[in-house]
Order: sequence, then structure tokens, then C-alpha cells
Amino acid sequence: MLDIKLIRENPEKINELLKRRNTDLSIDEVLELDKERRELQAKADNLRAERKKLSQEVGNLKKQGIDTEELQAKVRIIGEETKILEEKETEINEKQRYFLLTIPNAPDETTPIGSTEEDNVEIKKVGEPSTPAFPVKPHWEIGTDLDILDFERGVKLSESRFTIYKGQGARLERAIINFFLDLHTLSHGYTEVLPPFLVNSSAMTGTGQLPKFKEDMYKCEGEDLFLIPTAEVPVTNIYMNEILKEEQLPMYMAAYTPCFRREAGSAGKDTRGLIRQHQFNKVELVKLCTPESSEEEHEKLTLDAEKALEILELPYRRIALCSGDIGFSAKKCYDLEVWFPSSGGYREISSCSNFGDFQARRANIRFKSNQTGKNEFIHTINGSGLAVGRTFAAILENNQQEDGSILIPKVLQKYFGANILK
RNA sequence: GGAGAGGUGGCCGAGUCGGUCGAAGGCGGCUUCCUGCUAAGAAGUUGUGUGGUCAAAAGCUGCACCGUGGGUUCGAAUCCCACCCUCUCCGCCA
Repeated sequence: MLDIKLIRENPEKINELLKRRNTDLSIDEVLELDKERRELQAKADNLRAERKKLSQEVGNLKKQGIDTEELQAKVRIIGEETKILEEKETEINEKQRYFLLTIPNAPDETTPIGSTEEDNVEIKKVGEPSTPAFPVKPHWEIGTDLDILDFERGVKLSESRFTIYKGQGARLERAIINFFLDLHTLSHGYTEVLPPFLVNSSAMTGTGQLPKFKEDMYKCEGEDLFLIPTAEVPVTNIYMNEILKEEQLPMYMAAYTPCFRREAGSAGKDTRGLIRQHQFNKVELVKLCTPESSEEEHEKLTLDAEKALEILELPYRRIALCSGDIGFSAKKCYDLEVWFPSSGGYREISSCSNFGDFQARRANIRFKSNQTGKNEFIHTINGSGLAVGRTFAAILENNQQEDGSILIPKVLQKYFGANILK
């Protein structure tokens, strides 16, 4: 959520930044609403003040035994007027809040300006894409041939985009999860968190999934509970409605969770394999920090995610998403993309975003600044460290041998219990 | 799920028959004073949000906030209703 005061004071600036998202939304309407809101509040405040004063007088007079019928009648009328104004006030407040909740974050000045993914900027490329001498198979063929993935029966249990991992496949998935968690907690200083996988609408609103993206999520019937689309939601919202001490920051948290996404609007895309599932595993990195440090913390978090790819020896590149391609809540975002030999291209495996105070304002997470003594909104950052299913797929494809077996990356061997999967 | 108890400021805890209560008291925090240091002591101060004033900050000032949302009333932390949460007991259960 953008700061209404900031919008009020720098409307041109905010409008200009939002335009970079390649949408035609304007803040003019919210500005007008804000003006109306403040006028209404002033009126209602005055009426309330008068009612308060007069009803106190009623009390005083009654104590003295003086008849107050007339005065009471007068206050009753003021009360009725107040009630009407208060109803309007509530309505306009809710309207403004809803409006603000549907406006995306303003892109950072350093976010490249552009409209589509074509305009994203490659920052670096690490590792050489492998060029096997034999014909490479896509991971779904490898997985089926090795009998470690069962796509057809997954569909039987649920629907399309649900898959069963079995035998060594299930074990490899688990090995990857454990490696990621150990890497980030033991080497990068993150605290492991195992949060609820179902969260309420407040949490979903805090990180920006609600109110705009309802259709992307699974909801429990008759209850205010949603399956999390990412650990970002429960973990970022842990400190919802709290005021932290500056000494508690920065806070680093790493969480493994399954993620559930309806993928509405992705029909026909990535229909084969593990790339786009309704349920997938992910280890997420979340940071809460001060405004001054968020830029640096974002860079560091991205490096932490890259480290995982480097240790697994998977070729990848980092791209900076352009203003038209960054997510709703982000002001700056790097994507990490891993090499897939079967398609001869890079696919997203991590998305590392800086949200500034956008989520903190929604979730009302603040800290008491030692410098000013005031309560300020924190900054939030998160990134996948990494998506587990896509890592699984990338290992299958990049490490496949001519005989159909898979070389297990060195670092995973102790977790997996073997150096080859066949 | 059933029965009972309860939800007040950073924490503990008062709030009488509804009336000047943003809320006594204590603890903690901060500031100052005092005592070789420390400890102890004295005084003062100490919530959040949103408006107004101001170039801005400070200051001053209005309004709101006693789990959440409604209601009754001239007036609600106090009364009524619904919901949420916590605790105890019972039931169920990994």
C-alpha cells in the first residue's frame, strides 16, 4: 500500500512511477477521495466535539437537579446528524482503503523501465550450458522412464498439474529441501521457520495477494482460510500489527513449505512436467529490515539464492525485471533463471523482490527508530531459495547421462544417499 | 463439539448505581537531581491512529481507540446482542 500522505504531497512523481508499470491507472481518483474524506472527518469531528460537550453538560445539570429534557432533545438531534456523517465516513474510509489496496507498488528508480519481459535486463550469466553429445530428454520423460515421477496417477488423485513423486524421486526432492534449509540456516544466517500452510485473509492482504488476486488462490469452503501460494505470506506476516525494536532488525527467516496455486489464466502453458504445478515445494527466504538497509539486504539475499545454484553446479543467469514485469507488491525484482537443455533456454527458479514499506504498511509492521524515536514501517524482502520442483527438474535435465541415469550433485549425495540415480 | 471463566495502555492490575476516564495504582522505560562508583533514593515524564495549524520539524489543538462489529442512551471501558480469541474441565483425536 502506498502512503496516502506521499501521494498527496507528490502526486506527479507517484503517477510517473506508476506509469512505468505500463498500466493506465491513475491516482487522481484516490486524491479526490482523500480530499473528500478529510473534509468529512473535520465535519464529523466538530459534531462529535459538540455532542460530547453538551452531554457532559447534561450530566452536570442533572447533578444539580435541573431539568435537562430540552438539552437532551437538542443533543439527540446532533447525535442523529453525527450518525449520518459517521456512516458516510465509514463508507469513504473503506473505499479509500480498498482503493489503496488495489494500487501496485511504485517501481524503484533503479528498476529498468520497460513494458514486457522483452525489456528485462540480464545482469549476469554463470556456468556453461551443457551440450551433451547424445539427444537430451525433457525431465518428464526422464522422470517417467526412471519411475520416480508419476504424472498420470497424480491427475487421477486430484486433477491436472498434480504429480506423485515416488521412490528415489521422493527422496531426491527431500534431499534438495534439506540442502537448501541447511545452506541458508547454517551458512547464511537465516532462522528456520515452519509456518502454517493455511492463513486467513488478513495475512493474504498483508503481503498483497488480496484483495486483487483472489482467483489465484485455493480457499477453504465456509472458512476464512486460504492455502498459501508461497511461504512469503505466513512468514512475512508473523509480525503483523507489531512494533519491533530496531535491535531486532534485520531479521532473516528461511521456510520450507508446499505452495498452492490455482494457475488461473495459465491454461495451456507448461502443461508437461514439473514446471507449473498446482502444488509445489519451495524454500523461501524472508527478510525484515530497516529502510536504510533494504537495498543492500536485497542484493545479499539474491546472492544467497544464487549460491544454491552455484553449489549445485547448475548454469543460471540473473535478470532484473523491468517496470512492466515486476510483481504487484514489488518495487524491485531480480529473477534467477536456470538452464534447461531440453528446451535450450532458461526458466525462472527464483524471484527475489524488495517491497520497500509496501507490505509493511498493509500488514502494519513497524519498528521504533533509535534515531528519531518514532515508529516507522519496516522494509520487507523475499526470494525463493529455491523452488524445489524446478530444481529437481533442472538436475534431471542437466545431469542426465547417455544411459538414462542421473548424476547426483556432489553436495546432495550425503542427503540423497547415493551419487547416481538410475 | 459441550460447560464454565475471562479479554483494559510495554507488562501487571483498578474501574463503584453508565457521566468530565485515554483511563487509578504498581512494575518497566526515559529525563533530571542526589549519594566516591554501583545499588538505593527524590522529582518529572511515558500509548496508537487520524485530522487541523505550521514551509517543515517541534509545539499547540480536535477526534477516535479499553478483543472485533453492531445496538440502547443526552452520554458506554462500564448495559444488551453477535462474532473472534485465551484459559479450565469434559468429549474427540495424530
